[in-house]
Amino acid sequence: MSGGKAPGGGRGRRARVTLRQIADEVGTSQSTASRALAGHGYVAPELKARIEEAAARLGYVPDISARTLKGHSSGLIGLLVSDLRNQFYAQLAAGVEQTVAAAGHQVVLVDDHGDEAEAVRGAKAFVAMRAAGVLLAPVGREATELLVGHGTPVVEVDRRSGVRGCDAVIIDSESGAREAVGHLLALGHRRIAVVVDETVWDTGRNRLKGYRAAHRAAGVPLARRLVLDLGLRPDDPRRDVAAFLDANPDVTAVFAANNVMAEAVWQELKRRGAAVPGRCSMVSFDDLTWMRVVEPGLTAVRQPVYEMGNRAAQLLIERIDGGHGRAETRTLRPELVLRGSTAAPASAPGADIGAS
Amino acid sequence: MSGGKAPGGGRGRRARVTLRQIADEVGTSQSTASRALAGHGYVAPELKARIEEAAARLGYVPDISARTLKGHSSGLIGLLVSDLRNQFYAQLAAGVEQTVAAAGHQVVLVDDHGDEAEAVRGAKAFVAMRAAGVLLAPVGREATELLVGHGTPVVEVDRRSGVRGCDAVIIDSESGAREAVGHLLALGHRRIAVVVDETVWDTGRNRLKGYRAAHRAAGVPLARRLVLDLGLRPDDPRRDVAAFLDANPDVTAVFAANNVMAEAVWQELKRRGAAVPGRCSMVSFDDLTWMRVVEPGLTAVRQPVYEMGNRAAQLLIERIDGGHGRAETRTLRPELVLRGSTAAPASAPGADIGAS
DNA sequence: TTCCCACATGGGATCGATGCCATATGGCGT
DNA sequence: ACGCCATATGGCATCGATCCCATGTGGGAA
Repeated sequence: MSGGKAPGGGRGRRARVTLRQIADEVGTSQSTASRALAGHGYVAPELKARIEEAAARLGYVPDISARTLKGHSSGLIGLLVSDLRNQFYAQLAAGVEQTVAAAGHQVVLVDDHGDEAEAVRGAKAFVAMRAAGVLLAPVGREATELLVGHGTPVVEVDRRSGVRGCDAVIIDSESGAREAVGHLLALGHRRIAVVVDETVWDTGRNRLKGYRAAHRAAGVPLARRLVLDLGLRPDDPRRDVAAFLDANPDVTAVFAANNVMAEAVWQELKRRGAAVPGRCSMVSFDDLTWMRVVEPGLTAVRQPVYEMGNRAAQLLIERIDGGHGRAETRTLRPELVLRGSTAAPASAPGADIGAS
Repeated sequence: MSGGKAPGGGRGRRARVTLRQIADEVGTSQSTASRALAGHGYVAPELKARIEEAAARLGYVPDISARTLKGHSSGLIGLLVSDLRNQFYAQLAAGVEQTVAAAGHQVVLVDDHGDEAEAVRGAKAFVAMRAAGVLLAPVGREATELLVGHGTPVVEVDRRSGVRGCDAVIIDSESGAREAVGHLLALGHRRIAVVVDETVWDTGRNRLKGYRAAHRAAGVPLARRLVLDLGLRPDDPRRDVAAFLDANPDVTAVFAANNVMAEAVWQELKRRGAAVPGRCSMVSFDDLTWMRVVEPGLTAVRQPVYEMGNRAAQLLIERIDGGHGRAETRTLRPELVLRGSTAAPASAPGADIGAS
């Protein structure tokens, strides 16, 4: 509290402050200075106080690389996501950061843009920096395998690559999808489209599975033509949705498998002036800000994304300091939030949403 | 390719692979192995090939801490933002990450939640890890001073703390606000409210300044009662907006100084069934997804946030590898995007938006 | 008095990559 | 025959914190 000026005082300050300099300043050895500042072993209280004072006065900040080199692990935690511009991943990153920071570690962030080669490069960087652990939303097996092979603790988030030896925290896509589609079926819809952009990861696959399961449970036959799979990173999903609706003008409801698809569907329905839910109901998997702000609000499967980030980071940290039990997968339950975009289908059979 | 198996092969792999082991494997020295892999100095081509093969075969990944310890700087770049859950900062982070990754560095992400003490802790961590440079949206002077004092290159983003010796990339808040409010004035509005949540940083301050400048330019008198300042991190901004509208039922347009305020204003206008723009026009500073999705679309000042992240990272990297010129501030121009939420005020004088 | 132990401090090896410097060889010019 | 330089390789100090071990001191018990 008293004299502790802001270290550096804005001056040139070329010389880095090391333990050595603290020791010289006080007239003791590095060993003792180290013990004093670390709080281990014996140091006379008076000397310890002088060392701490000198450290504060000179603005000493220990060098993490030196510590890491000796101790075999930096405090850094890697986080690999697929698209930070997507609110989903941003929320996830925020949740992770919060827990990691609370535990006194830092997050190293890498965005692989859904590209496995970039993911592998990120994983290599994590190994190189001796990251204490890594959290990732896998885009393939390779990155996870590389990390696990190097003995780095890994927790997968949102999806699983299937690599053995790593924990995972995921959201139950199948039951969320089943509930959402079940809701539409219960309202009386019989021609429900599903729009996905990937079925290579277990998220997309399981949402599709849930869609089918709901149909089976309701005894409603499935039609392959009602499944619109745009493939990863489509150029202009809205246009694809438009073409699909032209080809299938009889659909009365759409289930969008993620927030990107939901936006495309919503925009296209608005563009062609199709009343929601009058002519066409819709449900989104993943609930973003805009979905509760638009008129009518979108019925959506809310995923506890931020919490998923918290939990995953928590699990990783437990694994890092000592947990050697079996790898486990924790599953979070999503929640269907009913809003205005879903209603019973129009009774008039002629009212379809095809192009004018 | 040929034999290059996935390193580690999933087995236990206890022993870390170091340069030493590569050297032993090939029957040469660390020095030579280092030169071979780094590409500096003399190494016989045949020997170099054998060393590279051994490195690949054993899955050698150089230890960054050792390199950092020797070289005085890690390749890490710190990024300090105020709230990752806010799309604005998420976009910013995405832009930064992209440029940083392209330059072969990594981003260390810290979210200070707008709290200066946390920002200082983050800054200390950056110094400790010998970050090559730091990007931050300042929440005070202290973090920047600490970093600059330790000789770490700093680029401030979105706001400036006023600390000398660091670059900055910002968006011209004042002119953006002037344009937005000028647009409302040109439409004939004379009682335009402005809603801000901070005037302590230069963003909020300059947006308010732009609001005033537009009024002066149009010769419209300012009324203090039309300025709603909620202060940082208000509990329930929507309620505050409601109280404000009750107290000032004669406003015909609202200028929201950022995306959080815009959401509160929008929600409240919708809640009380006030037609937009029929009874009340509105403009947002900052343009998010939902603003173009709602009906009618929100007129907004679009900020090139992602690009700001790119540019800031670019500037920092230039500064890191050698740029020793004077600190500079680059200013990006925002752009007013006209959508449906702004129109001429209702001619009927009695039509106000007070509580029912 | 002697021994032991708690207390206290310093010496120095260690982590792994880097890069300077010493050493060594062979070819070529004078 | 001598020297020089390009080529090639290894030895070793270095970066800074940590921690084991050696050393040293004083007090209390036997």
